[in-house]
Amino acid sequence: MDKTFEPRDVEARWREYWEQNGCYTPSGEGEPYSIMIPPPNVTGTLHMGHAFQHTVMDALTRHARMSGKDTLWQPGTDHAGIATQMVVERNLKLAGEPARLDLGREKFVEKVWEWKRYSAGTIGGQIRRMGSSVDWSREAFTMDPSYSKAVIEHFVRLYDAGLIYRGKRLVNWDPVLLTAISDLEVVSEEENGKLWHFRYPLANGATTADGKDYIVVATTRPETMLGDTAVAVHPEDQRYQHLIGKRVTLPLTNREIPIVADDYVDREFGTGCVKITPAHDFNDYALGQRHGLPLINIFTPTATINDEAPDAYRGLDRYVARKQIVADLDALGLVDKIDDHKLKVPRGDRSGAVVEPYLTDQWFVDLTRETRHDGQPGPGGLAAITRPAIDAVESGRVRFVPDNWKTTYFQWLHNIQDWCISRQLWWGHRIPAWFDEQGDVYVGRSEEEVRQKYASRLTPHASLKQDEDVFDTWFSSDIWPMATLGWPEPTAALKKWYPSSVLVTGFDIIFFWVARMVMMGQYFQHDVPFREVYITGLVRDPEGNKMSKSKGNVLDPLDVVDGITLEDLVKKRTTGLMKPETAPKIEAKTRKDYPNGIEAVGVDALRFTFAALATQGRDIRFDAGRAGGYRNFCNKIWNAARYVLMNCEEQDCGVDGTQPLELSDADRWIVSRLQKVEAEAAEHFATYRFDLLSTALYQFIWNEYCDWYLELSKPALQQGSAAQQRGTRRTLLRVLEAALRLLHPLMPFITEEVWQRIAPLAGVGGDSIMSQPYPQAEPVKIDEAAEADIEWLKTLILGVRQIRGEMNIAPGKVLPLLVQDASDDDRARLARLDTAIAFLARVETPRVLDVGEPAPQSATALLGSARLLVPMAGLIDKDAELARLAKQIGKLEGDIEKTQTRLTNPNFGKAPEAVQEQARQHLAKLQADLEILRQQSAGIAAL
RNA sequence: GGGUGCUUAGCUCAGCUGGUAGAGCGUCGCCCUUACAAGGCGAAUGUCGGCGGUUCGAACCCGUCAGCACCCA
Repeated sequence: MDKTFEPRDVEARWREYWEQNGCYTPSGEGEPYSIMIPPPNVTGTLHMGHAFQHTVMDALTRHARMSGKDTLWQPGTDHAGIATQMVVERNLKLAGEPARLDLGREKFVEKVWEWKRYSAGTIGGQIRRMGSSVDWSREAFTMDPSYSKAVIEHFVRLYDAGLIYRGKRLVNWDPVLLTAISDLEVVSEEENGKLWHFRYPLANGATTADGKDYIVVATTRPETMLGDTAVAVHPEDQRYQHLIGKRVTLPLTNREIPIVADDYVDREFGTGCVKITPAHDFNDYALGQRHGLPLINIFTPTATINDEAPDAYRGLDRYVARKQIVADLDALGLVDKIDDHKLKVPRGDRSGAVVEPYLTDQWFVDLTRETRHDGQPGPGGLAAITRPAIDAVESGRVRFVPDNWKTTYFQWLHNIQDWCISRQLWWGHRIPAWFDEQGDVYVGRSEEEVRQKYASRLTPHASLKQDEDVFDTWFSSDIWPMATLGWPEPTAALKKWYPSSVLVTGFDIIFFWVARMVMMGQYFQHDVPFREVYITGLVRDPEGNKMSKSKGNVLDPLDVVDGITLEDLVKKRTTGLMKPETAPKIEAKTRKDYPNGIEAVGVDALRFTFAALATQGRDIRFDAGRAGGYRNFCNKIWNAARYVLMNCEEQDCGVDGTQPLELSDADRWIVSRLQKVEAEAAEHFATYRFDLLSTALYQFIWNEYCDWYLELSKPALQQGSAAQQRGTRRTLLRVLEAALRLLHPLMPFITEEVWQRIAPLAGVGGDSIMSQPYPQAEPVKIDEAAEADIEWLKTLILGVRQIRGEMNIAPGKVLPLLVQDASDDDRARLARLDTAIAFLARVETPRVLDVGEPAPQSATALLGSARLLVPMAGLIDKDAELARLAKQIGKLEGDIEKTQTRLTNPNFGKAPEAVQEQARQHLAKLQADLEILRQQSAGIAAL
């Protein structure tokens, strides 16, 4: 074996072996366990967040597989309508090719398919490199023929059940992408704007209370005034009560519109008079419905002014029109004042364009009605879809981990709106709805089916035209756990792996996806889509910012695996930017965050880092230094294995059980410790605490197995009897072999590589560590006596080391050691562990002082009630030892004071007796220790 | 406006049902000791955001204030 662990070729070898030998496919035996991958978008490459979640899923998958379950982790990708369409459009532009509209639908969609093949290939490659043990034979894509069929099917069934309707409603309209988007795809942020106050003249000679012939309305969007159909005031507002029912003349259009009363109006805001534009504002729309106001749409789809408006404004962009309108009103003397104002501006999350509330025909899933929207008998969406989704979590059939996230889930579902599922895009599942020449709509799985189904209403040769629109991607992916298993067919796979065991995803898509899968699973399968939802944090950059391409702070997980120079990283982050002018800023930040680039750590170390960072918080700052630390951990494991192999290969390791074999205290200690770690690991898997799992394993392997057990094995192997050597070799091998299996779900590659060499020596057969059982604690192997012995031994050795370290005595120098006030136990242990003591403490055989025997002046360390003495003659500087003792005395004095305050508190008597007793004993021990150290100090000072 | 989190060692974070604070990285000494210098051995470091309360006892429970973050409207 090489002296250092070189991950690259090890990884390549095993991932090929595993995949080709079917290690990733379900065994067909045992209790089913399944995870459906949250399908990454085919827009590009996987980022750190994916790598993180895939690490978690793979750990769960490998653990389940090793635990004997019939385990399926199913991969796949999502077509991601808008996002992918945008990427392809941008690529066409960069390549100087014809734009989407010039290509036409069919050719453009072909281009998207080309891109999809490329992107899915990249993603698949990344998943493979990370060692993710997905069953590639079941790979799915949301636009696969069978999946598409399922999407259509679920739409038609919902429609036939009266749970989907088509309607003219205000939707969030993206005037750049020219499509409706859902509420969730709109991001509102506070921006600086203005609040314009306009005078609307009162009609028919009415006047305000203070005699003015106009009222003042305030607006943040002057251009919408062209579509105003009312002015609203609060019904109890004294200032305007007499004007309710009167009319104003809308300037520039000269329409007369009513003044209505509605308690939606905030009397404190602006003047208390609100202009109402029902066709261009959600609140105004609702108000308009209440008051039966007409809707006047004044925009074209690209948000220019349409022909409903006066000639002067037609064809103007909304912001040009705004300027013009303000200028014109000003010329008429109708601008009262203009204030600076902060307002929430809604923008499309993909395009960044200001979204326009816009009146269009769209398809909606009913999620809010008790009964069917069409008046037919049967439940509406609230009863049929929303409530069962709430119940699934309330009843505990779906469990969130951490539990708190259910609050977020409930909050959304309790305030839910109907879901607009149509998108004016070309990339996606085309809506299976056909229009006849009268504009009547017919829904079915195909045109033929529609003609059959609606034969009574359609003449045989009526011309039918399919809806041009496609579904919202989330409406396609809400059946992911079912459709990828074959739904609507009752396949064996569906029967076996639905519901899936757990969904691993980020909190950012609880609404988008998690809730909607629960809805559809409940509705169609009458069962939840997954039993647990493990919500991960979001991976952020070192400053805590969300990683995004536009911020230029993304990391490719493979760049952490393989390493990357600073210059390459800068180049990668600053090329192909949407806004090239941000490059200098991105470059500066990159140089600050990664001044030396990123050193290669390998897949195992990166995975282990993710596991260690998987705390219950919602932000995960990626720390490259930590990954480096875990690369060192890999190397530690590697070298421990080298040591074990060097000492066990071609040796009698006692595995066949034919030769006599003796287990030392150290052997029984490490075996005992192993049981406890195994129990911990089981607990941490059950509770999804990968952070605790990783630290437990790290501590055991490094701080117990390597730091102590391997060191203790050295004297045993050098000086022990044949039976003792066999016992030690067998323990070295068995514990390492078990530790590798414990670690395998987190670090698949190095554990496989090492296991292949260790397992045969440990007497374990099998082709791959992947198919070995996950270690389980055996309580009978817990040996508290051995643990106590080794704890005692560690105290002794640490005592000597501390003296050595602080007195600057060379590590190699063999010291004399005296033990004073040794108990019988101490004497027994000194005798039993003598070789270990001599070897690890580098001391001569310790001599126990008889009672009353005078001791030479020595440096002292405490060992229980006994004390260790290292004679100072010729070794130790008097002042140095005094200083050392003074430090320890100071510490003890502090502790004693604290404990005494506690004990002397008159109310401490109320504490449980055990606690009181513990405190008293603690104090007694501290005082005894202090006394010893004081005497010691005085003795030395007197020299 | 409603909701959810966070504030612990220089940095990133653990701390399970309340019993005198831990890890990794970093820092400071000493060591190339035959598994490992990507290492070993030793050391230093915190009024656990502020205040108040409950309790024999609070990083942990309650209240309040401050700062930060996110989600929904």
